[in-house]
Amino acid sequence: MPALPNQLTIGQTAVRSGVRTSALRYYESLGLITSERTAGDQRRYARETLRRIAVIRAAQLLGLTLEEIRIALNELPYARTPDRHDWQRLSLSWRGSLDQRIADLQALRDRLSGCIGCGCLSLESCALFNPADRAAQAGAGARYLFAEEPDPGAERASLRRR
Amino acid sequence: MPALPNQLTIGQTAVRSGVRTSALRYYESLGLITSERTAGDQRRYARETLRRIAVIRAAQLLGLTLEEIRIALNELPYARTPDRHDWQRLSLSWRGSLDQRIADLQALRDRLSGCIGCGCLSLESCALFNPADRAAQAGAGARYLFAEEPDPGAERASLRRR
DNA sequence: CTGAAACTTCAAGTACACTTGAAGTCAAGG
DNA sequence: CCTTGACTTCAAGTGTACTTGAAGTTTCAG
Repeated sequence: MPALPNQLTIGQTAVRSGVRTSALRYYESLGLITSERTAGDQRRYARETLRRIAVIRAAQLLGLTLEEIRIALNELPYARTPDRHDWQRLSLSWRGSLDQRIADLQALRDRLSGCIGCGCLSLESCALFNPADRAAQAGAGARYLFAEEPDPGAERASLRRR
Repeated sequence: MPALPNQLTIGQTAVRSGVRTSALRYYESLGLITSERTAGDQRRYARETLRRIAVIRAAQLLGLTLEEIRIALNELPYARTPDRHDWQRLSLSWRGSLDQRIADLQALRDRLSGCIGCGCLSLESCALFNPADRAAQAGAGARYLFAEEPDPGAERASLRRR
């Protein structure tokens, strides 16, 4: 067993990153990571790939899809090892969306708290069901719960990140 | 067109709830809502179903799966129209998990903020990669990113709600 | 050199939450 | 009564992120 030099097998990479080999192959098929091959066609990952995988998992926790992550990573300098400023830029942009998601959830919690107070969950008056108090004024009939507009298709786009 | 009495067609229900008819049929197939049928076998939803659908959508925003929601709704009093205390109990329990999710995200943001400060994203020292600073001390090799334990299968269970 | 563990590809399966399409039936205004 | 829009069922498809299995190959400690 080579003492984990610069080239890691997929199994070693899996153990050290906490990601299954099947997921690593999947990431590679999507272009999120790359590998070199041995004469026998087995993958060898560079040590740096561990950091890249960690970034991928972090970004997933932030709610990004693998495609979004791929795009973000592709914006990192090509052929140059990303430096601290590159990571900073990435982290900053991701923190923005994280802040947004937290704010969304807090707003949701506040509405829910209001409902606990009144115990109502009534369609007519409950703040949870009448998000911005705008629909309550505007609508002749339909309530669209939390959606801002009745556009089918965009309807699940707002808070879709868990 | 009957002036929206106590019985709503699936189309009327869809418009008023902001949920597609296909989704309503799907919910019904899962036992989340129920309907009566006309002589011609068309669905007729009780007005109350609108509130139930709103609760379902709210719960989805909280990150519950439809199965979890079904279970929660089934714990509501059977055959009796749920009163304000029933809703309160439900809301309270949901707020708990919402609080937890917000806390998780804030912790994640704090780690990310730390990384922005240091700009490192280094596997060796970065707080984002060494969640509790426990793995850093304990581990001989592997880092498990945010997972508390290397148990494959439970590995995506902690923060999986978006 | 050998045998077991680790690796390879590719197709198909899983889970969730729906949507779409086909083929046909029902309800109701004119 | 007729037409049109809304409804019916059921099977299959969508998208995301993987996992599993089959069948075969490579690597390396002993």
